[in-house]
Amino acid sequence: MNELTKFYKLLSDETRIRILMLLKRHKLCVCELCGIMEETQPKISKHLAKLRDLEIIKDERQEQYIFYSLNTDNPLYLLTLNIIYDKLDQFPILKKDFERGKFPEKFFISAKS
Amino acid sequence: MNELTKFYKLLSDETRIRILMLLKRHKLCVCELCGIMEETQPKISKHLAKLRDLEIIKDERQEQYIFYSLNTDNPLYLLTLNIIYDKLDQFPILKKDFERGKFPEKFFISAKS
DNA sequence: TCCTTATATACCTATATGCGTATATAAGGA
DNA sequence: TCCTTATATACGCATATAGGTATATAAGGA
Repeated sequence: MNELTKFYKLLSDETRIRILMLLKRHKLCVCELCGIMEETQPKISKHLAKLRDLEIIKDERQEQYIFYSLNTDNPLYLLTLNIIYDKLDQFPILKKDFERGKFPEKFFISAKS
Repeated sequence: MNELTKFYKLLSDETRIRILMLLKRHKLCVCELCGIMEETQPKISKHLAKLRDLEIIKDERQEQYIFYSLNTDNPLYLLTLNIIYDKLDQFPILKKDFERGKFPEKFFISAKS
């Protein structure tokens, strides 16, 4: 399977779309994503790994936290994500994600301690 | 699953990409596609069904033949297929498909009888 | 009507994929 | 060093998916 079909395969899952759309607005760490999306940590981690492996996103460790952001090096990926962003009405749950993601630091665990 | 993720799911298979790219150039019937692609009839039929069900392609019966063509009503589908068309180097097998598809009627069974 | 041809689809199998539970790994701090 | 925390990953399971063989269905013709 080549890169393009792999890319579309990754886009065929709603959870990953949600992740990508949230990362399009903010760089976020795993715990923030889990909090915003109300999903389990292993689930989010596994999806992030797939996205990172194809270099759609990139990671950056800061202490014990790993922040993820969109990789802006691939024009095709960016274009396609923009296309999806224009079709957000197809993902009602993303409305809630964005609301909860307005202040992502609320879900930043260390911020609570 | 919504339409967009369904669409990407369909694009994550090489056989279906090949079909779509061939249909981008010519309206073709099943036997022509099978001949051009050197694939089995049930395989091609099943892929065509999936594409038709999501209205990415449309069918048109002419006697005992069913011709398939791209559905041009959805701008997003068209745009995406154009994007793929610009990345054909990722699908070496398509080079052969296009060669064999230059004269699709060669694989039109009735033309041989 | 029956036979032939084009195509769709049923049925089955092997493989892929999403997700949960549990645990391993990496980093920080006492 | 040991404990805690953040995150990755192993393992297992249920479901989805691609593709092959066989057959059903639709259309044409004698």
